[in-house]
Amino acid sequence: MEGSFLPAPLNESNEVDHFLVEPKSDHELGNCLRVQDFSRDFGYEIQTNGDAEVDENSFRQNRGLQLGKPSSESKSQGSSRSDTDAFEISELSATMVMEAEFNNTPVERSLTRELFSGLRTRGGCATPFEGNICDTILDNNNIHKFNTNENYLENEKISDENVKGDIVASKLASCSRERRLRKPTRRYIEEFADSKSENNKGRRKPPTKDKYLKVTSTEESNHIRHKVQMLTPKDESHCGTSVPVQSRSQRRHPEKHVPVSGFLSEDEPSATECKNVYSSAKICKKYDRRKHQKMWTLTEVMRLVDGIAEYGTGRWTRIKRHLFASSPHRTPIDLRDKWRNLLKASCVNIQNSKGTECKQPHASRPLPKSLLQRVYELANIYPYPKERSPKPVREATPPMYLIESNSLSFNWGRKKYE
DNA sequence: TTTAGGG
DNA sequence: CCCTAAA
Repeated sequence: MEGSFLPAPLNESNEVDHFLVEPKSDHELGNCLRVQDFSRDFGYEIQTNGDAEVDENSFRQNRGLQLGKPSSESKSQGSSRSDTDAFEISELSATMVMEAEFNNTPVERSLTRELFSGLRTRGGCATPFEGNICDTILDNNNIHKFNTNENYLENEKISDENVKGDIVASKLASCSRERRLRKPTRRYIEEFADSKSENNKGRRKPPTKDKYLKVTSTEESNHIRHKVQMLTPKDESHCGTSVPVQSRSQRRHPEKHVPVSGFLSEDEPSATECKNVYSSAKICKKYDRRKHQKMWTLTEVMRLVDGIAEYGTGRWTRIKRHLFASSPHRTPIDLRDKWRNLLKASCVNIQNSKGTECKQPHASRPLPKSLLQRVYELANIYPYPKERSPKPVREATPPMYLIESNSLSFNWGRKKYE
């Protein structure tokens, strides 16, 4: 049988042929051949060793003796099988059997070569497309022919013309329309979804929540805002295939790297740095802000406080436009959240300064007292949540550092924060 | 579209 | 930082 092989037209054919001619190791056999695939689905009897992998010697014998000669006896001797198992055959074993079958005649050999070259040109060895092709070929009115009886050879010759056309045509055309017999792998699903979402990205309206990360440049009061567009789980859910959307609980708690000490030393990332970060973030579409959280620098906090002092609370977009135009990673919601945290921190400090022991809740990131004082004053001026009372009521007694630091005047100079 | 509020 | 409802 080995003598009937035609020399491979291409060097790369050896990759496939070596499986067919000389199995080199048990490992390869174990990877590409399962006994069940053979004996169940094609009626070939292949002896097995204990762990149900193909014994090499017996495989050689059986291949020489019995391949291409399916018999009902051997089938009956085979292990118990169910018909549904026929669709779980692995790609390589399927193609291997097919090549063994089709190598009976020169026409079939060339046909098989063609089929294999077609498969190879699709790239990777184990892509789902190959699986579809093999399944399709086997699933069409061809599979019965491998599986039956003495009429095998006659049927083979009779239907040879049709089969030849069917295989060549169906191997390329029908992989998309045939019913999917094997459950696609998770990775395939994700990659497919990614590519598809990439195709749809230009057509779909980006979600509003990430608009400040979009990379389009819009002019606005002489500022250029750099935005990065990201895909969201919502986007992926529209992709047609059943893409497993990462649940919120999974995204909820990414491992965040807690800074060891204080605010970041470098206050503002340069504009180019931001651009690089977020253009790369655009490239990798699953950019998760939670995994790349940006610590608030002291200057950012000061700027936020300045903005609130100027525009008041609840004008987050305005503050963002005017004071955070150069930091695209801060959305108005971020500003608001930060302000909420600042309020909390100032309240905590107030409570602590009332008590005997003044222990810093966030010792790693101590806020300057002057800053907390300003937050406190702003909280009184612009109570949050909104409801801007015309006359701020001061119900809480100011903490000690507020009392001794006298002036509640509004001319907070930046030098106060040093 | 922006903000508030809760998680 | 995210999500959602409401303005």
